[in-house]
Amino acid sequence: MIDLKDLRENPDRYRKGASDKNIKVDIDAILDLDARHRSVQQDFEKQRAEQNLASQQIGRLKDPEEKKAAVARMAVLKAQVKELEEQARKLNEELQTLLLQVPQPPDPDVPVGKDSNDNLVLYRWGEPKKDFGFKPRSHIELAEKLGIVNFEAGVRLSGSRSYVLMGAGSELHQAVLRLALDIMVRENGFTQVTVPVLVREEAMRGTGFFPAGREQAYHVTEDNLFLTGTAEVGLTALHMGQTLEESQLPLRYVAVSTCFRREAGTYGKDTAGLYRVHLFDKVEQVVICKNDVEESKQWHTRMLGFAESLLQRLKLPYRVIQCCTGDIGVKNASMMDIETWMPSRYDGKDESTGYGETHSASRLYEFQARRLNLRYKGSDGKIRFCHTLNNTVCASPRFLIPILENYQNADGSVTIPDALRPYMGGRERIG
RNA sequence: GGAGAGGUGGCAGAGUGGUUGAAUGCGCCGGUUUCGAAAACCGGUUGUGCCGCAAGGUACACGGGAGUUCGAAUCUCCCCCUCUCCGCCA
Repeated sequence: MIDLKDLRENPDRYRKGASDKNIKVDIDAILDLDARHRSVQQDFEKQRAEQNLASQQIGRLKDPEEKKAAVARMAVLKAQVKELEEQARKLNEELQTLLLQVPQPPDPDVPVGKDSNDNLVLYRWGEPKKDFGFKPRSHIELAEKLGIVNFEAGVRLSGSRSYVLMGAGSELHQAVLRLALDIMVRENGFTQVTVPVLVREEAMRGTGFFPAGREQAYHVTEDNLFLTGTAEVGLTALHMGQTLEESQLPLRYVAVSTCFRREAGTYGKDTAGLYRVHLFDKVEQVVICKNDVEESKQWHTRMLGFAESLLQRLKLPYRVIQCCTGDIGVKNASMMDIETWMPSRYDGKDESTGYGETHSASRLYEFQARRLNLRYKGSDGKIRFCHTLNNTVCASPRFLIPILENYQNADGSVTIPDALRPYMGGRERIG
């Protein structure tokens, strides 16, 4: 949700923001609707004030006849008020619906571009492994050979894009999630939270996943609840409707949760393997901080760094991408992705084909907080909306792809990265 | 799943149709007093939208929504939530 007042004062900012994001929104229609709404609202309030005054006077009348007459005189006014109120309500409803669709303008430092092809590589870490000295296998081949993923059983149980992690596969999955959590909690002072993954519509709308992405969520119609595609929902909406104290901020939360995604409209994309699946586990970090652009930017960088530290500890090559305006979605002011080296995706010519997205760091400023009515009382006594940010720490089993593929050996076995061994009983290799 | 009770300001807790956005107490802020503090006393203490340069005005909000009424915290209906008892259950 954007600030209507700001939209009134700087409509061009929102026109440009939407067009840069490649999203169609009729700003003029909103301005027009807003003007009409305010005009009707003023009429309504004037009449209602009159009505309120008259009602009070009636309350003081003692004589029954006088009272009866006064009540009779109210009939016309009452009808007018009702009519105006109804008009105002309708206009406001329309306005809110449109307002919900206005994207947050991208930050000035976000490059303008149409889609992910226009994203900018900011920097890279590690040397992408291209020459293994043998013909490297894909994670699918490795997983099947090692018996650590059973895709067939997954499909039998749950349909397409499903899998079952077996033995060391499941252990590795848990190990990397544990490492990710420990980095956040033990080293970076985040509070570990266990959040609901089944939430009300409010939480989905408040965090900005609805209405635009409604078709991506599983809907439990029996209870009218939704399965979340990320713990971002539970963590960010944790304090919705509340007014926090500035001294409580910044809140730093991390959660591991199962994530549910319908992946509607992706038929044929990444159909094989562990890359795009309906259900996975993810360690997610969320920061709720003061309404301060500079502080938000700092957190954004730091949160990116936390994720990088996991990759570095696992010695996995990656690159950091500044997403362009066309690729950051409705809610973000800025977004940076981390793409990790996945040898099986490399086409042998263009290095960039070998990187697959594993992390996505979002900076939202007030956008979610407005929808969530998430505020704080500043040390100056003023109440403001919080800023929110989030970033992946580790999403698995997608994250098993770079681990399996980068750490594979000629015989099809996989060496377990040092950093994960403590979480796997000291084991050094699979297979 | 069955039966019942209830949701009022930061908290506790009055209020069952008429100047009630809301008594009272606690808390909090400011002041008086004091060498200072405590106590006591006095004053203040919800949010949001709209209009206004401002002072201020106005509307709305007593879980949420709809309704009855000249007028609703108070009456009616729907929804949400909390609690108690019974049943079932990881």
